Amino acid sequence: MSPRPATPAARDRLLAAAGELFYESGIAATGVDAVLARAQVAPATMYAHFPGKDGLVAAYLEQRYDRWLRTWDEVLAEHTDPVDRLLSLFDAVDRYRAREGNRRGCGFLAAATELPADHPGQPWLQADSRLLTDRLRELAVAAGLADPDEAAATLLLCYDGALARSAREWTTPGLHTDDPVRRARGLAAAWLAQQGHRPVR
Amino acid sequence: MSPRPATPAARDRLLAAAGELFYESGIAATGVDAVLARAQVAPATMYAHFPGKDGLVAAYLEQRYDRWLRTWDEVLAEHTDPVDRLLSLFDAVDRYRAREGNRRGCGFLAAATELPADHPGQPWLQADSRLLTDRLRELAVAAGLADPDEAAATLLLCYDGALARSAREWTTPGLHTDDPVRRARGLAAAWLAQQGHRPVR
DNA sequence: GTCTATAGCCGGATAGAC
DNA sequence: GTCTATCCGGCTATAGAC
Repeated sequence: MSPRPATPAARDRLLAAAGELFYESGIAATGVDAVLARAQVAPATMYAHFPGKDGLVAAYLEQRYDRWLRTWDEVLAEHTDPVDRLLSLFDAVDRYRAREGNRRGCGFLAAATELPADHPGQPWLQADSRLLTDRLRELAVAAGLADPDEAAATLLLCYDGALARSAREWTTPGLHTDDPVRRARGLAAAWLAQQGHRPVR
Repeated sequence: MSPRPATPAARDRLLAAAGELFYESGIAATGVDAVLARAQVAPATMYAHFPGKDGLVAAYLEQRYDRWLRTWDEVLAEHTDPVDRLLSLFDAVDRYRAREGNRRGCGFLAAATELPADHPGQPWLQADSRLLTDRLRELAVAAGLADPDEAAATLLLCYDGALARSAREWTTPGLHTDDPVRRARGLAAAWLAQQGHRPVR
C-alpha cells in the first residue's frame, strides 16, 4: 500500500521525524518545516516521497497502526486463558507505550479529533476502530461470553476511557495520581467477573 | 474575569460564532477569518474585544465551562438519592448535548488534545478536570462509599470513555450502534452496585 | 466601537540545477 | 534522488478614518 523508493533513507528519516513531532506537538500544529528540519531532509525530497503533508500524515498513521497491531499480536500470543486474552488489550497498551513512549496519550484518538472527515489518513483510524471492535468480539466469543457485542463495547469503553484520561492528564501532572490503563484493566476485569463468565471447555 | 464592554453585541456574536466553529471544525483548523465572517464582525472589532486568537479561544472555553457547570448543577438539583447524584454526571452530559449539540464529542477533550501546555485557555481545562474530580469525590463521600477517591477515579474513567468513544465515532456513523454515554452510565452503576454501597443515614 | 484596507509572516508547495 | 532558492496563499494582526 506504500511504494518503496530505491533509496529509502530520507523517507525513513521523514517518517521517524513525523512520528515524533505529529504525536508530541499535534498534527495541525506541526509544520512541514519542523519535520524537514528534524529529519535533515530538503523540502523537495519530501515531496518526491509523499504527495504532500496530508500524505505524510497518512503514512504516519499507517506506521503507527502497524506497530500497534504487531504489539497487540505479540502480547496476545503470550496468553491462552480466554479472559487473559480479552484483557491483553490493556497489557498491549502498556507494552506499546514502554516502547514508543507516552508523552501525549493515544495518537489515534488525537488524530480522530484533529483530522477532517475527508482526510486521507482517516482509513487508518477506521482500521484501528475496526480492529478493536472485531478482535474484542472474537475474543469474547472465544471466552464464551453470553453477549459478545456487549462485552466488546464495554471493554472498548474502558479502553477509550484510559486513553482519554491519559490525554487530559498530560498537561496537569499534579492530578495524575494513578495509572488510567491499570484502572481500566481492573474495571474491565471486574465487569467480566460480574458477567457470570463461563469458560469454554 | 472578563470585562464587559459597553456594546456587547459584537462580542456576543463573536463568542457565538467561535463556539460553533472551534467546536465543529477544531481550534487550530479554524481561522480568525471564518469566525469574523460568521459573526459579521470586522477584524479590528475583534481585536478591540480580545487580545488575539488565543484570547478568543480562552473565552470560548470559559463560556463552555460556564454552561457545562450550570447544566450539571441543574441536573444535580433534581436528585436526592446519593447514587442518583453520583450518576447525574452522565445525565448532565445528555442534557448538555441536547441543548448545545454534539457533532464532535467533548469540546474540552478536543481542546486538551489541540492546545499547547502554555495556552491561555488551559486554566479552563484544568477547572473542568478539577470540577469533575472534586465534585465526584464529594458525591462519593455523601454516598458513603468506602474509598471516595477510588470511586471518583472510576466514574471519571467511565465518563471519559464515553466522551472518547463519541469522538471516535463522529466520522464513522456506520459502527455507531449504541450510545456511549448510556453504556458508561450502566457500567458505572454496575461498578457502584458491586462496591457493596452502604447508603448514608 | 466599528469600519476598510493593508501590512507582515508563516507554512505548504514548486523550479531548476546537480 | 537530493539539493538551494523561491513562490504563493492564507492567516494573524494593525493603521487610520469615521
